[in-house]
Amino acid sequence: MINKKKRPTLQDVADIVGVTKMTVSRYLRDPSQVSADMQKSIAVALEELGYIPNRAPDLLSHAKSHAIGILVPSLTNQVFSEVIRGIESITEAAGYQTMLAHYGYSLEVEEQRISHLLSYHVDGLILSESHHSVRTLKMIETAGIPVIEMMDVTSAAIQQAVGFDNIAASYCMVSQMIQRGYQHIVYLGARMDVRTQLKQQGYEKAMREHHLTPISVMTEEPSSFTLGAELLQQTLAQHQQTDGIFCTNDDLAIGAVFECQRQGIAIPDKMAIAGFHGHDVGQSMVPKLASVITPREEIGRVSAQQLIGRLKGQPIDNKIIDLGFKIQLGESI
Amino acid sequence: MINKKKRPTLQDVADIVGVTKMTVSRYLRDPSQVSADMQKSIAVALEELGYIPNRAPDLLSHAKSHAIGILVPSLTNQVFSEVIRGIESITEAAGYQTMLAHYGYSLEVEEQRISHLLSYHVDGLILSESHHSVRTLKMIETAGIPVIEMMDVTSAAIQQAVGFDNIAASYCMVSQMIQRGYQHIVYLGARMDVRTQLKQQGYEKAMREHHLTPISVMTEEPSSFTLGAELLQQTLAQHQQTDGIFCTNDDLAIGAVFECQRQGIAIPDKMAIAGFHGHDVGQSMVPKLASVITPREEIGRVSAQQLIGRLKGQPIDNKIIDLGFKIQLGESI
DNA sequence: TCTTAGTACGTTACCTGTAACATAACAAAA
DNA sequence: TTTTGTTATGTTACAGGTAACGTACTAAGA
Repeated sequence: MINKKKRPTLQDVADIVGVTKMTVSRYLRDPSQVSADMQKSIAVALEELGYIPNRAPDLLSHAKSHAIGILVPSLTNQVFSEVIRGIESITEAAGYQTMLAHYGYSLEVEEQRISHLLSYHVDGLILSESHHSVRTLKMIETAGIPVIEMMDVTSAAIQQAVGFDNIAASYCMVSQMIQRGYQHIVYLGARMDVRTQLKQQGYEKAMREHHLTPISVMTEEPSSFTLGAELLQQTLAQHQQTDGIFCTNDDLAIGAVFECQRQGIAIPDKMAIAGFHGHDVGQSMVPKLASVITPREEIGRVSAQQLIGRLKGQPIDNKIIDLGFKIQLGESI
Repeated sequence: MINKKKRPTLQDVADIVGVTKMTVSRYLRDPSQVSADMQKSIAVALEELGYIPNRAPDLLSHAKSHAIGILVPSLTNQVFSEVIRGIESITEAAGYQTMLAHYGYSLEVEEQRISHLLSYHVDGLILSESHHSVRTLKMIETAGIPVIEMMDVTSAAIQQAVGFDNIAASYCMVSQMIQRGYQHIVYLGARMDVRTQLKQQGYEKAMREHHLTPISVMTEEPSSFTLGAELLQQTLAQHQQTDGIFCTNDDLAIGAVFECQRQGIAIPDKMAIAGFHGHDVGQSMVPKLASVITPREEIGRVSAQQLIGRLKGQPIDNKIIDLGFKIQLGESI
């Protein structure tokens, strides 16, 4: 089953054709560099042997890898699938390979993943977090490659940040809810990462400015629809007056909507519910979910554009790039 | 901003400590191989320089990379996030790195991604498809590494397949719907990949066995909740009698449920709706979605276990591993 | 005192593709 | 004819960590 003889090298291909490996190497990098006859002979030999390119010598000789590393906290979180789509729409066109890794919201795992990506000599890195371990920062420094941090623009960037203002976004949405007359709005949060906390800050700011008491119901568990339902139950048990829910993401919000439907709580008459990011589910459901619409794919695109620009030698024109957000009120407020 | 001096090598570290790079190399592979004093000196120097490991020489010398490649068609599709979680729960514990790539359901992109992964000398590959390009098959052959194909077990495997029977699963679910008295069941499919077609086969088999006419409403567009709503509209316009919908996945099914809610069509009295995979959204929504529950995380776990077992020299005990499925009727049938 | 064993470290060779340079053959221009 | 340019290919050196082997030194045993 498994082929014991080692994989063919350029020399093997060259031997078949009867030239030196240099000629084959040239063909692989740009076929027009060898004569037309030679092109045919080499193509045949490559096909025959099933030659697989070998990146190792490139890496040894400090060549550009034409690969960039992407780090996201989670693949389950739909947000990052869309960010990745944005990134790859640009890298693909520019001829860059992407190396994708995820770290489950853990700084130590992030550090390990970054070490792994750097050991393969990626030309640049796109991170999703604005907070990193000391060793991570040190490695990024010695790697000497361009790095972009996505998602949030409220913290200081290592080199460059692309995203939106999580605090302002939450503040805006909660303010809108208050203006619509809701008084007892509770914040639901899961998996306490940096952005969950930033959103909480925006929420509390809006509540305090209107002399309302902020109440947060949080858990360390990873976010899910089911969890949204559970957190709503918990909230209603502890805070009977609750007439509004602002969630750290759409999953929790939708789970809360479902729970209201089960309990016969009218939305938005008896309960307002708002989510974050504006995913397809929420926008297609009944009632249409209120949500902060964030430019996820654009964040990916702009990040990739900036990184590739810098790889081509352009200077950093804008250290912090804020792509904004929109408030979608839907039918759940 | 960007560090122009090249990244430190083992030699640089060795120079600081005043030993040869071999000593540092030994320390990195197993600190106990050098004296206690030396351990301290080397640790300090490594930290000071921010040394980043370099995989290139390993790759050159045919060493095991301790990395395995994972190929999934899509990251947007929740199914594969869960499969990946299953894989990594095993690889993590076994000390293997994973290199993740996706190919948007395109055979050519898959080929390119596999070439890229193989060029980094991954020790094994986990694929999600049972159908590949000729060059893909050739490369896998010459790479001489263990390969596992996930998800479906109805086609012939290159080496080994782990999954369930898509045709049987669809057949079961549709048969149940028919038994419950639904007669005019339509199949909704998006993004025509292999599995969409297998499910259609199962659907048609069940319909024909009960002397009912199979009707499929399909599109090349990628699946989404909104698309589910659109396809339902289209179905109702073309086939007024429709009293049941069987969808290739939960997203479409949920979109269809939402559309029924908007149009005031009672579920399950006037319309039965069933999805595929049993995701959290569907299970937490009102009404609870009927769905084929598939062992997604288990598929990942078993695939990784088999692969790592083979990397350790174990023979293939079972070429086809069928992990089965369950029918969840929920409240939408 | 002389082995012997063990420890700690050094030396050498190797893995494979490519940049940089060299060369050969021929064509075109002077 | 000579020079110059062009094209197609060959030659050499190099990248960095590690296996395999070699060596120097120390300590214990005879």
